[in-house]
Amino acid sequence: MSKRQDLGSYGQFCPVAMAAEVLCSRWTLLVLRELLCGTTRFNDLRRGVPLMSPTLLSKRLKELEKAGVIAAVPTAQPGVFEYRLTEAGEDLRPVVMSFGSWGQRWVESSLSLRNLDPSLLMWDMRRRLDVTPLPLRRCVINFLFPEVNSAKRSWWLVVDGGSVDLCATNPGFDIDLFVRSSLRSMTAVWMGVSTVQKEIEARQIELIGDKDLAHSMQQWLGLSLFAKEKSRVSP
Amino acid sequence: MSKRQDLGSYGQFCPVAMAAEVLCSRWTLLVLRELLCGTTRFNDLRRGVPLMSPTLLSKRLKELEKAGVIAAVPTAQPGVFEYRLTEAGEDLRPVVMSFGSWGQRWVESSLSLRNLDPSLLMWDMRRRLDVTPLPLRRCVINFLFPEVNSAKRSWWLVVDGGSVDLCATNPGFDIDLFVRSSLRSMTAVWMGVSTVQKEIEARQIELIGDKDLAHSMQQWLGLSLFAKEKSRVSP
DNA sequence: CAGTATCCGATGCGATACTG
DNA sequence: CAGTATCGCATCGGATACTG
Repeated sequence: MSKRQDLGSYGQFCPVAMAAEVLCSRWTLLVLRELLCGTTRFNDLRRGVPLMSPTLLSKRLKELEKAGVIAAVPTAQPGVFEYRLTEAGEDLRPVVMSFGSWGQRWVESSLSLRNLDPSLLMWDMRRRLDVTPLPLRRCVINFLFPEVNSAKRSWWLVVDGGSVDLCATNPGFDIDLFVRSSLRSMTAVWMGVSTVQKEIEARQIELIGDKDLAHSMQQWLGLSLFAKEKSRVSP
Repeated sequence: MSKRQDLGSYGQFCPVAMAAEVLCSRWTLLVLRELLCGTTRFNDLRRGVPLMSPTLLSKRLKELEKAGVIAAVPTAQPGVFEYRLTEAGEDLRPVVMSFGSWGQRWVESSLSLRNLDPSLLMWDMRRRLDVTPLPLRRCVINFLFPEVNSAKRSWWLVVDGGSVDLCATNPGFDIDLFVRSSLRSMTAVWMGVSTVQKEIEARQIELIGDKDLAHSMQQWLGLSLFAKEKSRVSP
């Protein structure tokens, strides 16, 4: 009805309805999650929502811009933008967090763990990795998921001077720590439904290399934002 | 992919994604808003989402049941149910509240006020009316929206012994207070973006009848759950 | 009243290819 | 790399009618 993306198809003045018009379309909340994590570039956003088509992402970004949630700021290259949250967008953090907290509390982890994806996991881990327990020198950690097909089987996290890089091809540095794990176990640890220790004991994770790095893994592995939220699903 | 309503179409283990699968379909959040306000019966739910088809409401209720958010408990009449939130459903309150709070803060009220609906407004007012400032005897308040077509122009709130009834046809009681208002002004007051006093001064609301009732209107009118949230939209 | 069945149309969205 | 253009299906959801 209204010009701005039909901000009235529910026909209700209730602010819940108005917010739902903006936020409750497919993929939108996940794009916002990525933006709230600090991602600003189109193809970086895509890494966070790999199953979303670029066409649809482009469309959603325009919608969010129209809704006043993000601003597309031009870069040096013409036609290329950085997508930044406006104040209204930044204020969506509690909304997205409430979704995640609820999901962590009430969706069975066995269901979540059906959606394994090494790229997503590594991309998340890169973002949340905590460098404080790590030595100041460059550290290279290699993750190997034996059951995954070759292209996504092996990953390298290169931590250097506080910055973290993720590589899907061998960067050639010496490896400080080898992590060999089932994808499911590593994801479970990341989500906070298991721990490094437990998975090592269950022989699902194997660490080879620097002892200190190995012992502090539960620390430097930052874990998901929602890892501390306890499941409330009755078993 | 999974049997339970394809709880994996985003292909992500992230709890935000899992929650979005359950919650981010059309009308779902508004149905939940109604349930959280205490509504349990099919046709009462419909009053809260009048533009939603009964077929779709039925479908959504089944989905929510499958997701473990509500339970359909049989009533005395066979085939008739009460829809009650489970613990997981009750725990969605912060999610819905965060939507409403954000909407109230960031959606221009001029946009919300394009979606005027006297039935929705009165249905909401009935629910939130605060009986404590009212006398113990029966009180009948008549609302008149002159510009609205006849069927939805006149409404009666009958407050008696702590219970509030809403009638769209004259119940026949003596009227204690007549409220004559533009629908827009009454809605604006309800939403907290104006006040009874202001609208009276602007000659948009006119009160005739019991002086005490008239003076305490801003009190007994409960206002929307989000009325206290201040708009942050730059003017 | 409390829903269900059926139909059908719009459009949301996915797939693919293409451009600067 | 950073998106846009086009196509076409599938499904979502709206309208209407119907049942116990």
